Amino acid sequence: MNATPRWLTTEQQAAWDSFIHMQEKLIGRLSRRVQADSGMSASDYIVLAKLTETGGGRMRFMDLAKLVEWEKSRMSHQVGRMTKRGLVTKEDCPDDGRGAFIVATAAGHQAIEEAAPVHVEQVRRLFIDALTPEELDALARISNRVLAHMEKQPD
Amino acid sequence: MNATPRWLTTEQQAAWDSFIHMQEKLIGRLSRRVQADSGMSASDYIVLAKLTETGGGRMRFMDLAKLVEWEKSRMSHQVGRMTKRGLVTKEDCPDDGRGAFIVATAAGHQAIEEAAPVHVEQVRRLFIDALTPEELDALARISNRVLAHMEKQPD
DNA sequence: CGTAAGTGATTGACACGTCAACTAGCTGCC
DNA sequence: GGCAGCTAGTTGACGTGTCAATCACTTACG
Repeated sequence: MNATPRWLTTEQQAAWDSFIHMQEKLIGRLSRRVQADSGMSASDYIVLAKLTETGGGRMRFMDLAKLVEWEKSRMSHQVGRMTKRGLVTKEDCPDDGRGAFIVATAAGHQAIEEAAPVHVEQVRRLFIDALTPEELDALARISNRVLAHMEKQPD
Repeated sequence: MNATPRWLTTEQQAAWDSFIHMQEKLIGRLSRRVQADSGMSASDYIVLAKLTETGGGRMRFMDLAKLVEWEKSRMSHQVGRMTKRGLVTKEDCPDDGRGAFIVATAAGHQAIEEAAPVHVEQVRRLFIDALTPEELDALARISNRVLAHMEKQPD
């Protein structure tokens, strides 16, 4: 009858704290950098990256939302803002009266092409370069393990 | 004259993607859970946790901000909202006319005491339980390595 | 003493994310 | 055909984070 302990062990707690701390600092620095270097938000970056990479600059709204695993509402607001900034436009879908294509503008293409190498460089500098190939591999395995585990867990 | 390559290798890219994906899903699920279980936001939780843990429920504004590594502006907004919700109050600091103490109310103490075990349980369920002790240890080392590396890097 | 510089904290404007409610077009089925 | 229910996408309200400006107080130093 061993009940689950109420708290984490010292080691577990320390590991959790380190992970959270690292992840916050890393994401924070990267997104501030993208913003400063390219004038785009991190969200703009992801959307444009996936849109051009996967759809060649033109994708159905929902396909894009599923691709980046965002709620449709989030995507809708985001696309609205990006439209204002001139990065994308919307086009009606002839096959489905409800549907829409989201299309990268020339400015959008240019923005992502300029931003991508700079961003990659920051990922390398702050993250990849911190680790040996073995460590990087270990982290990838661990990440995938956590992901797989989460998928089995309810909610 | 080996220039830094413009892109990441397949393995590096895959590791980065896994890490980002895992981290987003994990943080997302945890914060939705805290919100649903306790009615507090993830930010409320952290603030109350640190405030009670470290300061016994009473801390100087800036000390708290430094502890959680937040900008003072963010903390100010957050404390304002938490005051509205009745979780904390502000008290003037007699030693320094500019300063303020932020103090957990009875409701704040109760909220964090109820939320903490539930939150820990989710961390365990979604994260700790996914990994062997060795993997957890490896992740902690890797996190600390990335943190240490980032501190040496400018900006 | 007095004032310039620094520190503690607030504020306002704006970008972003979430949730729930809503509109509009499509699909299945009688 | 017609309507029930599903899917695509929008909207508005609200909570949150960031940045820059501001205010009030304290400290250093001449």
